[in-house]
Amino acid sequence: MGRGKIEIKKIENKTSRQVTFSKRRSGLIKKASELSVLCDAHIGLIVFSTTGKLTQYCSEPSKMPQLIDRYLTKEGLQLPDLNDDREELRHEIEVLRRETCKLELRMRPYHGHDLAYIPPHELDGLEQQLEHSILKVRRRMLEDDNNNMYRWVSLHRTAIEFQQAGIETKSMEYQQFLEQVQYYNDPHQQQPSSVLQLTTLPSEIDLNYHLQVAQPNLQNDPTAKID
Amino acid sequence: MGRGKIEIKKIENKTSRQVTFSKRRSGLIKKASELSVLCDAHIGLIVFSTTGKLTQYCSEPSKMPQLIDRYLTKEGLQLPDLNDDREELRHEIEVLRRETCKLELRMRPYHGHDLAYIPPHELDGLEQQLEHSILKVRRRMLEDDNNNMYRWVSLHRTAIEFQQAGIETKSMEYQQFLEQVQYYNDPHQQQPSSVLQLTTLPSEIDLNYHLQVAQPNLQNDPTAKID
DNA sequence: AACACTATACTTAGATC
DNA sequence: GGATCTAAGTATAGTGT
Repeated sequence: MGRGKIEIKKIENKTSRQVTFSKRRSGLIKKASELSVLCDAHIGLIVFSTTGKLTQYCSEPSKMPQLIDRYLTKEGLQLPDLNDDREELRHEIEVLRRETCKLELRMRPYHGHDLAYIPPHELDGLEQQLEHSILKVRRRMLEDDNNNMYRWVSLHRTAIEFQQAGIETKSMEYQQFLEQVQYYNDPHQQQPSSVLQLTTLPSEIDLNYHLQVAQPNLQNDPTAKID
Repeated sequence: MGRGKIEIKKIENKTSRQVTFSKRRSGLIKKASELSVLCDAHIGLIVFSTTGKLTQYCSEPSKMPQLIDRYLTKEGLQLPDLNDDREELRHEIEVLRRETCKLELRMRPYHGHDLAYIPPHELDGLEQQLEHSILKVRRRMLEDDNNNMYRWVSLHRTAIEFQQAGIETKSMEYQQFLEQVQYYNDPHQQQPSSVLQLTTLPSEIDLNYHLQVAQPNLQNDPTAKID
């Protein structure tokens, strides 16, 4: 197909190669175009030269992306993955949004909001839940106080022993401690109007109880510091 | 290029077209292949027949996707949009997850969980919050009872008037109503062990109070039905 | 480097199996 | 539908400008 037969292998002469590339490339595009017209085919042709220059042909001008899309879809390499993934992500966002919203709504009764929208038969449960929680909170407060006193006593055991032996001390902390103990033992505080409504207040500091119940807290509670 | 010259336009004869398609398609691929070898070019060829059948050729076998990727990138049509979008979606999910998690954690103290991890100085606030909520719940319960009684009274006003005039009635509902009223007035119930711990219980049904306080509820509360 | 020429190699339309 | 044949038509290697 020319003055002489040529072997099909890379043309080493650079200019010759460039010329052949140019000629055969147009030939190729012409053939592609003829095929698409004669046989009503959809054809896409992408050619990168050695130097990286791009030449493209598409039987339907400027619809190469659509052709590629069709190709990728047919080959199962496609965006359906991407698209599906995005749909899943969107769905997950939808679910999370609803969950967040529901959580916020569920929180409101505990702040005393929206009670009008709670069906009457659920009020009993809510009340009991709140009562249970408040008892737990008070128990925790008691444990905290207990811890604090334990720590104070540990630190000031000597001072207390002096005190028990009739020796006066002026420590401010010790005065505060005495007031605390007094507070817990005050009979007028038995039906408190505000803070501690506990009926099981220890009338004196029981170190055994403390060691069994409150001490483990010291290890677990990250907010508890030993000064 | 054959026994006779042909015009380049769609071949109407179906079999003839199919034959020509097959022949020219292999010719096209051969030419593409020769071009890629002779000139060291990267070539991709996509052919869809009229019937939708796909034939592809790529100078580097089974690297068509990479070639397409290179093409799309060079043309600036590429996926970065898609990828970016997905990253945003993922980020949104991350944020929502954290929010949900935080909400769940904030809910726990109200259920009496995780109290050990609440700093002691926040316990007072939590306790007051819970007390406030419980008071609101109880007020709501009272309003419900009040509503119910009001509705009952409205329905049975005639029966009550008969009753007040000394006329006997056997209505079951009326008996139940009497029991309810008795419950609220029973002095032994002043310090109830379970449900209603209110100190402001009305000793008799006050329709004025009802109309001012509880009645608005009837309009707002979707769960309140007037039979 | 881009075009023109042309001998010759290659492709293929149509026919036949 | 595919394989083979072959005349006719086309593409292009090498050359020249």
